[in-house]
Amino acid sequence: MKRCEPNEVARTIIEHFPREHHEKDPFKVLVSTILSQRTRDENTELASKRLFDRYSSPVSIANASPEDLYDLVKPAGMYKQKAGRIVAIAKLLVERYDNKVPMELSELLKLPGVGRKTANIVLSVSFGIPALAVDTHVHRISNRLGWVKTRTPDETEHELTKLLDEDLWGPINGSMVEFGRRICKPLKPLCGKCPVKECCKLFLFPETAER
DNA sequence: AAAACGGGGGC
DNA sequence: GCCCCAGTTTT
Repeated sequence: MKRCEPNEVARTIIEHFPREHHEKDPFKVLVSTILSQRTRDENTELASKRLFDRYSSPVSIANASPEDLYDLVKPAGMYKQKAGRIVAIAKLLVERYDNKVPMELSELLKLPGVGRKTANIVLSVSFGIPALAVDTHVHRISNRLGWVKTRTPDETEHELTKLLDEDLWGPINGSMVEFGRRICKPLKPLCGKCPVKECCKLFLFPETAER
């Protein structure tokens, strides 16, 4: 790596930690993303699989009650909340959105349980629209690298849209999660294995760097 | 700004 | 046993 320009560092991270989404169906992406909120992916994959095996369309979930979903989504945690929101979303899609997940951020945000992170994941994964999903990983790593000095994910999102090329917004989402889970961990980051450590403020200046 | 929701896995 | 996890909503 010749320079430590953010776009170049981001491309290196994306190359080392690819994360392709095989599932692109908007409804399934939306539901599985809600299930994965504050929960590791490994725990939610089985829940998503079993849920879609039993209820494959918005209509079928709209006709169910939250209690019907409890046992299916329980491994994802916060299951009462998530089951209630998934059923409520399905009903909304059927009643007001012609049975389809909307493609506009403003409309997605009206759905219960859908905030900026979830909405932007759906936009980028299902619709191919450039969108940054700034979760705890993206927030933490961006600050460690020295790309931003922010205190909230929303601030980080605003800064990153100015810092990173649009074509990186989608790919960086998943790659940062993988990178953050395997190397740039919250507590004890494995800086020795990090492919971009020579561009990282935390590695170069551990005393002064932000957490 | 803080609490609440929550089962599963790492250490 | 304790802490964290592709957050969001409510108090």
